[in-house]
Amino acid sequence: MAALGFRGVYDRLYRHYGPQGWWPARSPFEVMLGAVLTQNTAWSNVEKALAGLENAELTSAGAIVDAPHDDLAAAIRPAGYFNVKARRLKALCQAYLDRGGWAAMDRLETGTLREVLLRVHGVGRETADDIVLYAFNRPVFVVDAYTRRIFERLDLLEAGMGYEAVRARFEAALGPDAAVYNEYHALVVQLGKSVCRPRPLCEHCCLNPICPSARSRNAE
DNA sequence: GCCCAGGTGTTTC
DNA sequence: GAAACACATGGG
Repeated sequence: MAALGFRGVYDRLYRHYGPQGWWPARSPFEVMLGAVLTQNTAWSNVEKALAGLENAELTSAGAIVDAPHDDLAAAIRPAGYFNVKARRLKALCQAYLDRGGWAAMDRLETGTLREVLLRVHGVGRETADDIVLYAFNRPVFVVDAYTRRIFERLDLLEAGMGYEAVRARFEAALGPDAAVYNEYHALVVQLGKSVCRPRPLCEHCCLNPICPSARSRNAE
């Protein structure tokens, strides 16, 4: 049987898990906050941190920029790395204000928007792309640790590829489609959370619909 | 108690 | 540039 391609994996994941309806946030601005808070952190902890911001009435860029560091750090404590992330949130909110807020930023061309975000201290490629895709609905594919792990196993990516090379591979295979990128990344996270740990083999993974070891079983 | 989580920046070869 | 390290809480 032919190996699954990027589109085939997407179709199979979508059939298996259904639409994910990401990003879990009530506003584009909250997407931005969550994108920083979730860095190397489980989403359940991010939810607690977002609630902490609400309780502390730190829900606007202005309030976050003006808040004392210790207050902000205390509010987001459950998300971990709270000192680091407090600084990063302030930097992102400052840039957000400097750029005139969401509507003004939405007038930027996608590449420019991405560069603007990447210049913010604490916003790396994945965080920037989370924001560009999920807060601005632009067709930029988000690459995370799960993406590499899973697609290297599927022999659709080579080990050691850089972030931009992986992103380019997905975008070339799928064409520019923000709606597909939106679901795809969410589906990859869903799959990655349930199976496919780095070292252990595939016992679980073999039960799963796109596992390479299960390909013959799942041949279509 | 140990491992891991929807990374990023800094330091050091 | 690539590898090693710091940053920290909460759930399994």
